Amino acid sequence: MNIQAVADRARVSTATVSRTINGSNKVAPKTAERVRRAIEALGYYPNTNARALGSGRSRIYGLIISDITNPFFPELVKSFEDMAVRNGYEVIVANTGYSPERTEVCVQRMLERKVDGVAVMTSEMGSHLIDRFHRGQIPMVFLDTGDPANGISNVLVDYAAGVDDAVEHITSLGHTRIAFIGGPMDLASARTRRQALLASLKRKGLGVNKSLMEVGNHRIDGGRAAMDRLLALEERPTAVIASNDLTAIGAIGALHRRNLRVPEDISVVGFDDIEISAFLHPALTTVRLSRAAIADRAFQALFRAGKREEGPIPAVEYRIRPELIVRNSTAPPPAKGKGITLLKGTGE
Amino acid sequence: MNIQAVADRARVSTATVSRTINGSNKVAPKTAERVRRAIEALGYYPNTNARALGSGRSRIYGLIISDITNPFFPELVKSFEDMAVRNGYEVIVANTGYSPERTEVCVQRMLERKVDGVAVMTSEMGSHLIDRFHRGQIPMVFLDTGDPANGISNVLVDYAAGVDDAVEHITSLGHTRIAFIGGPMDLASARTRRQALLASLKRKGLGVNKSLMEVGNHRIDGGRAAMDRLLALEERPTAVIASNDLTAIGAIGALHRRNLRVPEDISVVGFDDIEISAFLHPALTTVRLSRAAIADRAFQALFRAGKREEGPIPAVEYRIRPELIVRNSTAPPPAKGKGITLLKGTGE
DNA sequence: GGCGAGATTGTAACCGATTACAACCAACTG
DNA sequence: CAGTTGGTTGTAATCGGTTACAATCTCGCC
Repeated sequence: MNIQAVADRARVSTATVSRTINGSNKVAPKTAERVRRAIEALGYYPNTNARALGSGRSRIYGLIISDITNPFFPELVKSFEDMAVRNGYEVIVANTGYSPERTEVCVQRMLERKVDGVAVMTSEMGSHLIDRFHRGQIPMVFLDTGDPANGISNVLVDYAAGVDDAVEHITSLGHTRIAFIGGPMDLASARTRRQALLASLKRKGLGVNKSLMEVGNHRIDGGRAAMDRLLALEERPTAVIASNDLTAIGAIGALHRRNLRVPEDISVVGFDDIEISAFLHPALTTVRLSRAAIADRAFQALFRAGKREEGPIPAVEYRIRPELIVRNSTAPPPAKGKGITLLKGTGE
Repeated sequence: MNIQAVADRARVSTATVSRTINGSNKVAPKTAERVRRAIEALGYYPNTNARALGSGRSRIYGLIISDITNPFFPELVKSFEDMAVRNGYEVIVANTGYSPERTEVCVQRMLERKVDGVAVMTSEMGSHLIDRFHRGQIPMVFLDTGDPANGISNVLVDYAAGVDDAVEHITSLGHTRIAFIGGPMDLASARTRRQALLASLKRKGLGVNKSLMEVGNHRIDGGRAAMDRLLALEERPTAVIASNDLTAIGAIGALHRRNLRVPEDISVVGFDDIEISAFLHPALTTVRLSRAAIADRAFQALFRAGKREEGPIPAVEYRIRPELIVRNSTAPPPAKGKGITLLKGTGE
């Protein structure tokens, strides 16, 4: 079952069948109709390998993420794939596992499969790897680290605005001793979130207490350990802002383990709004970063780049505004002198 | 940069280059070495589209799942992809979204991309769709619903054994009023788990109380709602076994909301052991179903089928034994007449 | 009726590999 | 030394499309 069979049945050449399939306008409506009927009757569908070879376009996009088991990514992958399929594209997902060697493998996979574009939703991409895509004239879109001036589209998250919302929410509840549990410092997005928080605190006129600025690893255990360290301080914070939801979940776990209540004793704010956050006890107040929006912009960037006829790849920049979702993990701080200290030791 | 360039540089024909790349034994070691040096020097890598077209093998496997945002799947996808890449294969992941129409699209995508095999890790696959793979001589492996006699490999989960372990654990703690929150009844694996539980209870000589057999939806909210219904009963259960971890998490949420303690007042057991379960408060006692093991067997089934020279596709069956992981969500039931009833009404 | 423009269709080269088959070569045999 | 054999290499067809270019057809118009 190939294009020749269709051509024979429709009494046309393979060229006409090809043109019909690809929506070329150079086919007379009557002929096109005949071809379509032949396709229908034979149940024909084109061999994508042959198409890719002949046309030089694979209709495959690469999607590079760090780790699909990180709950930030599944929804992103799903949205991206959904858009791709609706537009006749396939997606190859590759996990870097946060490792440069694996990242290199990911890039190689993309090149071998001749992807028509690649969305890099992680920050492990070294410039020598970027060059390899550049050399292949492959459109790229990055998350936060793109550079339209260099031909790389960018989906820019306005962390500052999101963090500001969180700080505003917390301070308006009356908190002043605000701790932060950041992500691993070798992660670009973690550094950005941290910077945004420091800036926001300063803008609010709140001094930055270094001992309240903890470092986690963007996983539950890191949040838990960091919270433990914060609880060991002389003067504990009354509110904690975490760099992502998993960290916040870990922090809440540490608090529960010591029989501290959230939000009565300590308020906790997350970042990302992963699915489970809405269903925790207490439901997590967090800054939602819409993965669907990110996926949508990333896809659009690649899709548009692919439509150009000639010339350099058009690079665009999109900006995503996170959104504070207030749930039940935040409340005013406990009254001075009571609260935490009082409850200490009353546990089981 | 194509195979001809390599051939020229190594002073051989393209056929010899191809043979060298594909590890044919018909190449003299000295020649092969020369070819390899040429490949190295030019930084050549083959065009997979051309390879697929010429050889009829795409080196792509299809992986059909129901929904990547269901926390059961990411680890499975990751493990499968990892094995595939290590063996020179690429993976196309497709989500059915539990919908027959979308499933049809998934199948079509697989056929168009000429996958060398397809792992179907969901149960929405109708027999007319299976036939399409059969017609294309495409090896298949299913999760639980395969049929080696029909040429479809199967990864069979021994739910009965896993459920038995859970029931044994709970009864040995002294529980007799045991509730079950199952999955949606239109889901094959949910029905299987339910059947296994009923059988296990009977084997233990415990009567099956229909009002304790609840139905959830394998998501958090379903578990929560089902638990609410169980708590409204005259005689509440002292232990709950859930059909998956999300359901268990929902159940625990419902309990916490009423100020019931887990495990002091009610014990909860999950199923699957998704990553987050170990980090909850309390950490969830659950039956681990290793996604890595499932992915491994599924890959092996396809990989072996692909190695056959001639003849029918060899179908195999693998059996996976789940494993009880005891954490902190289970304990002996509260003393009779006290416990739950005592605590009722003391909430906030 | 003849001519040119524009629309439609066909011919065939091409994409970059794989692989059946033929050709060649060296070593071994009788 | 001719004939065989087995190992190595090359030639060229093939996979199934796409697409540049050529060919043809259809009108409108003078």
